[in-house]
Amino acid sequence: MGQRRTEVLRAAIELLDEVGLDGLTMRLLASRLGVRASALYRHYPSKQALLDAMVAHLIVPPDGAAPPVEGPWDERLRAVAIGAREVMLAHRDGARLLAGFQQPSDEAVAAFDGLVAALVAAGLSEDGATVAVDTVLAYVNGSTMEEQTRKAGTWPREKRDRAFLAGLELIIGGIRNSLP
Amino acid sequence: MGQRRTEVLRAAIELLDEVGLDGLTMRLLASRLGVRASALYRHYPSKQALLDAMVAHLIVPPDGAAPPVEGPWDERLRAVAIGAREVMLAHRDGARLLAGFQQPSDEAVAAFDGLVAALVAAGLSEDGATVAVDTVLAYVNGSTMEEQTRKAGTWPREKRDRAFLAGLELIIGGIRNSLP
DNA sequence: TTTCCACGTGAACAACGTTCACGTGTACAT
DNA sequence: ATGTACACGTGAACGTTGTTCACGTGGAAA
Repeated sequence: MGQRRTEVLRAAIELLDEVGLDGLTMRLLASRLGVRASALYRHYPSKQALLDAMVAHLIVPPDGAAPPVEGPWDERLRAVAIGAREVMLAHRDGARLLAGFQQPSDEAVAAFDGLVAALVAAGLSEDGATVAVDTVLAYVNGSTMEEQTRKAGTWPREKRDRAFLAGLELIIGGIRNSLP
Repeated sequence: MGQRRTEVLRAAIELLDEVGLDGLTMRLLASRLGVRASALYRHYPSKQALLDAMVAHLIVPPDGAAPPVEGPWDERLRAVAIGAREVMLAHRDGARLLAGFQQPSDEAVAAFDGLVAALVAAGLSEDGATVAVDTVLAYVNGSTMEEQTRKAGTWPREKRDRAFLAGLELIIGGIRNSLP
């Protein structure tokens, strides 16, 4: 049961890359599937539910390469930041879609807590560690959102990568600075 | 001429605070002014143009207290970051509205260049200074967006202020770290 | 008095998300 | 074989959105 449900999801993500988040309309998606818009509501109760499902599906690691749960705190932090950015950049309007909101997934919460624990183990207070991880994630979100919205077409990918990584190292250096 | 134009703008910002960005509809705005929706198009060619005008209007410093163009680089950076956050928090959905996009205003460009110059004067390379300012601004955007979207209702303002400032100091410390 | 012009009306258009009553075909149990 | 679910889809409609367009109206300037 619900074979078609995943097919709808696949088509929705495919269409997102073609027409962007604003162009992603229920009628257009339906026509891609050779179907009327009302048929989609058999599989998802609303467009928002479909968008949520897309978000949940994009979150899963594309290469099966999950960020390491062991290792030095800075490497783990870097890996999560880079991974989060890559998830957003993997699809058109990915940052906007992800920022669309929702309660964080269980895996995301686990990753967050893991990072905080790593920083606590490195000598930070619980509050300090939370602030540090929050800061990195806010940077990733803000930076990637801006990148995808404004300079996606003009700047080459390599240049954007360098700028992102440089900013990330700046923050990681600041965190290292605040260790005992 | 165009007396009514600014009145429309004022009403739009007022209505934004009442109903939020999603509730801000041309028909509702018109009804607040005792007018039909089509009349609004005498003053703004489109809703997006009206939103752009709102953004431009919110950018102007509310207290006339412009950020200092002199002083130590870290104080200037702090002042701009705090000021930008306050502009966003001053109105409902302010972060989303500001992030809505547009080309940056002349004053914003000037403030940006001024900060970069201050960091160059402190010993950073042109690229390094640009990265540093970009990083701070990305953090401000990401942090404030998240703050206003998710935890605006639950966390008290004072707590959110502390968290924001702690993250900001982390980044400023990282920048200081990268100085010769 | 005539002529602008700022301002507003009312009806319509296309597109959107969504609902609802109604049809199919396939598969499975009796 | 017959009947009964059930997954899936149709087609028409509803209410809302941004936007357009031909048409009014009142006051100030020439």
